[in-house]
Amino acid sequence: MPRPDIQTSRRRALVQAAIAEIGKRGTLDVTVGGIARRAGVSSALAHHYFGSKDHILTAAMRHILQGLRAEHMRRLRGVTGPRERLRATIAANFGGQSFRREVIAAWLAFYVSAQHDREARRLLRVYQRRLRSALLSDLRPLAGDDAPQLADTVAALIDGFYIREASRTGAADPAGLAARIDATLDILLEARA
Amino acid sequence: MPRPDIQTSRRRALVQAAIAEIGKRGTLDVTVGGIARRAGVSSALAHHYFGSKDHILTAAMRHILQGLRAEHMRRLRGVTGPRERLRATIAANFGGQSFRREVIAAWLAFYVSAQHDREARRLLRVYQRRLRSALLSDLRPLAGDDAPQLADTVAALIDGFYIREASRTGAADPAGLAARIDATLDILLEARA
DNA sequence: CCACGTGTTGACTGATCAGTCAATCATCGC
DNA sequence: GCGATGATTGACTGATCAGTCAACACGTGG
Repeated sequence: MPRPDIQTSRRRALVQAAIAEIGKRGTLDVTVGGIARRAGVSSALAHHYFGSKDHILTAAMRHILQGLRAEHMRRLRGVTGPRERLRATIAANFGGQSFRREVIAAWLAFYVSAQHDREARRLLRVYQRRLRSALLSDLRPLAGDDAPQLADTVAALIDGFYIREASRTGAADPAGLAARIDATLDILLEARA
Repeated sequence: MPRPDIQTSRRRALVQAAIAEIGKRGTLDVTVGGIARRAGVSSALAHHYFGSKDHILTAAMRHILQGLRAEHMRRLRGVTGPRERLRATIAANFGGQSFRREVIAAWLAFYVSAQHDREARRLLRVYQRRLRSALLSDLRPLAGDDAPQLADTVAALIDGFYIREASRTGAADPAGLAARIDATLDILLEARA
């Protein structure tokens, strides 16, 4: 009989350890041994649960993506107007867990691995499609035919600010970045009128 | 007596091979052997000229940075007004060699390695500082006190569009992206007036 | 208390790779 | 020609690592 509690807790611990390890090394070039050690188990167990190193890493990316999605939903709750929803969408990318050092490092590393890893590529596409469609559906009532272009621009601003942040030192100011994008969007929307 | 012609041609070939190899694999996770083979020499020779793998890779990044700088200078030649200079600065990041597949892959990979490699970090800073100061000096006459914020926004747009392009499939349209940023900047500048 | 399935591990293997070294090859000044 | 100096390599080493395997631990149902 499987023991789902142990199984899921081990998997969770390994995924967390993988993200932490990626953050510490700043690369996807981590070892199964390192991840397992950090999770307090043997490397053989990591293989037992995930089968391969790639599976651990894509599970980690999936976990980050889920966190981002959850953050987005949380911020959308109770928000109605399109402009306010856009604010929430933008803020979601700079809030919650998304701005933890190791998450940024992992995110960046996944962008790289999407170049050659099929599954990483697929997951990255999911994120991009999700972001674009969220932006688009709230921009359409505000900007009509310009919505697609505006959505691309806002998405680029989000990714651009986010990734530039990855190479900074010192304290980050996620809320400030979100506010900056927001203000820019205000100007772009107003100029259309 | 050293034979500078051979020395430089070998070094150049190895750096080109390194960029090509990074592009093919989509990672900084390339082997000295692979680079050397692509350059038509033994891996021992690569070590002879560069001392270590890291030295080859940072040389590759330096080469890309030099190419970007050269492209920038070329596009600035004969251009005088600040608005036109801004257009040239933006276009430089999307023109020349910068948009070749392997250069994009290498650029992305360097962003990652800047997380843990001191020299990569330094080089990335050089690029960022250069871009920011170029934008700033031409934005100041147009936007006064808002110039710093605008410079950050434009820089984020450049990096954002560039990096999003890295995960695309199909044909790229670098000129179109530059034009998009340009149009956005027009709106932002006008709104200030 | 036994049998069975799951959890868990240490030890091992096969492969890969960065970097070294001693030895040849080529070229140039003399 | 000849020695010196750089160019170049094949073979080697030491280390690292993903993944395997056989065995042991342990709780549960019978």
